[in-house]
Amino acid sequence: MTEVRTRFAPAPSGDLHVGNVRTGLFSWAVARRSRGKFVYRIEDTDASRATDEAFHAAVDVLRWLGLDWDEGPVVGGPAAPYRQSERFEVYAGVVAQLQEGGHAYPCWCTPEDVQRRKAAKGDKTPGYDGFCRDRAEPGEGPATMRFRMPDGSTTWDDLVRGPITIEHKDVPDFTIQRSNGHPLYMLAATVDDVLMGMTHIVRGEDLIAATPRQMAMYAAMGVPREAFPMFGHLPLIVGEDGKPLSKRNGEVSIAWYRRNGFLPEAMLNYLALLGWSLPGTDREVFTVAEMVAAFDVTRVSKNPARFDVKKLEAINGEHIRLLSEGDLAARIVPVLQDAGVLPDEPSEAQHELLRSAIPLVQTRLARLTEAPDLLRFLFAGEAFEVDPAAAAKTLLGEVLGPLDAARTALAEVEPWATEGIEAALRAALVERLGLKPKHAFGPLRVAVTGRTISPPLFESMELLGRSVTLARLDRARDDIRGVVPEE
RNA sequence: GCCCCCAUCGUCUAGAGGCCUAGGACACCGCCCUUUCAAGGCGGCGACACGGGUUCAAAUCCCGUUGGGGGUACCA
Repeated sequence: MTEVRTRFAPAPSGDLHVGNVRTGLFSWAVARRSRGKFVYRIEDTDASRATDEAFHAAVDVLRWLGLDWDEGPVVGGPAAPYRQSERFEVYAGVVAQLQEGGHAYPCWCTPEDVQRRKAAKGDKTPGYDGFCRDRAEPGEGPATMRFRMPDGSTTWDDLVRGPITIEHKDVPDFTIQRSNGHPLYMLAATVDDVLMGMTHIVRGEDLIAATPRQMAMYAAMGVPREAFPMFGHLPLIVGEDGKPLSKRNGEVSIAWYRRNGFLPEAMLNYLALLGWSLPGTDREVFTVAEMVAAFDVTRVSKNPARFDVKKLEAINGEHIRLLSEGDLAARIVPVLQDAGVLPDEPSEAQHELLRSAIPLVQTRLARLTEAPDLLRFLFAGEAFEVDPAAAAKTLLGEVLGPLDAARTALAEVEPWATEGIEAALRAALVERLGLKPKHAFGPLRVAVTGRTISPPLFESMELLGRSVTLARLDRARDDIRGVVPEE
């Protein structure tokens, strides 16, 4: 049994998007499942679209996700280089061989020439008309190179779709090299898949039509049929409106999800769910290791999958709850720093405080970026401010009494801990003043945390400490007096 | 136009001829828990696109229709 080798070969233009990465994940899982090799290749033959920033951003995103490659940029490998822009001589060599073997021919037609000829004949079919196919005299100027598509048909057993047959009469001769000598996708990808020993090609269904061309090229390059790679064409990912996912109908950039509080394990989990599910169970939340252990590309759904951010958020929340407290704290630190809640170098006390607060927020987060609003009050210190809207709603004259009662009760609590705080406040406000818990604690929550929505009140007070808690109650009282003149 | 692919709740899916009165999850709606918000628990709503076959039996197999999608570049 030969070693399984798969690849991920995106074009480095713009951010890596959801569709790319789902394809990469499935391809990676095929390799990892069978302890094979995963190759990362950069398809940057179109210099006008490839950028260096995009390349580095893609490397960064793949690392964040943990989709590691055995061969490719940065790590190198036996088939290096792995950037197609650095392999142009290789492709040129293959083109020369192809031409020598009669599988490719120079073509001087421009797309406009072809169109004009076809229009003149009333031919509405697309594609090349074969004008230069058997041309004896060379034309003027630089020529492109075209692949001579043989007669017949191509059939393959697609890993996800089963048998597919395409008649070659529907596949016109296609360009493999530009007139400036640069290779085109069809050539570069095919040559590299051969040279890099790919055994399984997992890609989007938009490439189904490319398969007969690539297989014809394999044959022309002398690869025996039994050595052709297996092909698996994944369904597309579509947006809210059922149209192909793009910036218009959803957020497509993986980097965006990273910046907006999504966990890499949740991204991978959700992306896996788009067309695949753990066999033999209803469980939808799983680790990437579990996915790899069970992954079988032939079980992938054939239907296009709609990208649903709501579901992604739900999965993200599940993974946040699965994290250890220490792990969650570590991941929240940079988010709090970005939000200005924590300084660049938090003190030991701040780290300690954050760790203690984790249990209070772990079930309340769907995205890490929700943490700052929930935790700001703990780290605000002198800069603490009450949300004006919350104050206007709850900190009214009628709560002056309860605020004072709470202050008096809290001053006596010993030790300063959740249970004692709760008991004292219930006794003072609910029992003695007859307030409903909701009305008793609402104003305290706003006074102490600054918001109407917060982590549990008594625990929050404990973390804040007695003096800060009392100071905030005093401050709320003063603020109310400021706007409610005394009689 | 031509070629190819696809078709189960609003969405993602389970389903490999009888286990299906079609299961789960997200979303939505109730109720419970409850100091807010979550989390959690319980319940509800909700689908085999349509028409023909094949078979004792079809969501599952075949054909057609309809509806989606993809391809048809000197992009990838």
